[in-house]
Amino acid sequence: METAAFPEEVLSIGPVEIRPHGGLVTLNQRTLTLSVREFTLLVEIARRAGRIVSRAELYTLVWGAPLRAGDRSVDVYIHKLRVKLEDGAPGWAFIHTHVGFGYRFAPEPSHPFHNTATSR
Amino acid sequence: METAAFPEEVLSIGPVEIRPHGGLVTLNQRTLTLSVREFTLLVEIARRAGRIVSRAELYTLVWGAPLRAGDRSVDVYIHKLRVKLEDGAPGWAFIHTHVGFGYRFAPEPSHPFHNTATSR
DNA sequence: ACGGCTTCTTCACAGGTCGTTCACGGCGAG
DNA sequence: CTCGCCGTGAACGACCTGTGAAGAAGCCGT
Repeated sequence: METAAFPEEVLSIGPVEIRPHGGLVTLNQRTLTLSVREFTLLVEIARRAGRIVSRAELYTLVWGAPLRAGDRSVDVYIHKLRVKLEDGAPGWAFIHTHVGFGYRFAPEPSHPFHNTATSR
Repeated sequence: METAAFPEEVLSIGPVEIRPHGGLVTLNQRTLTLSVREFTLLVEIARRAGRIVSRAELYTLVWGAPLRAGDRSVDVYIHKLRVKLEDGAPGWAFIHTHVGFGYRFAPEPSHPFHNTATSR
């Protein structure tokens, strides 16, 4: 339609599709609901898909301030994103941890050895 | 660019059918009675179906002026629309809230089973 | 002009969601 | 074993949205 006003940027990676300017994320065609923080974090790490991004960099990108020692916000939000993403696309791994370095966004089918029974 | 949208423009989404130039809305073949504001708001958000539209944008589109801080008019009318729409088509969800972003028009059957996205 | 009814705004309160911070527990390296 | 790093669930106050109601304003037929 007569939208025309924004550079319709679209990040399409694996089953994920992100519209940074539309606030929308779809997983397997299904739109998922993210909070503002979750969305911003996803956008930033997804824009750097394939590379390891440090917590400090992610924090600066999303929170707009330098990461303070002991702050675990990034970890908490990475976890929230993992839950929503993996919940919407079972069998896929999206965000990988690199101990001591940071996180890396790279949607990949997870290994088939995983027991389907999600007990806890 | 489809300049002149002739008077026969019809928005048909799910069980809803809207004639922006006819002032008519039908839900499951039955016609709905909406006030001018309700109708205009529905037309604007429906024209952007599937996308998240911010309150500011909706206000500008419908009220023709910039949204003032603290104004809840959009919320109130979204509520009125939801009541009428869901009342005329039980089991369907039409307007979805995206906290911090705005509203998204997308008629979907509200799954009674298999919980989903409603929560964070 | 006048009453009666509908529509539009604005409030106020209730209920939900979000962002931040703790706390506890598992893991792997040294 | 001890320590540092990360995963995860929960607590809480701040903020955001849902909703019923009160009043003012606008419309209409008479």
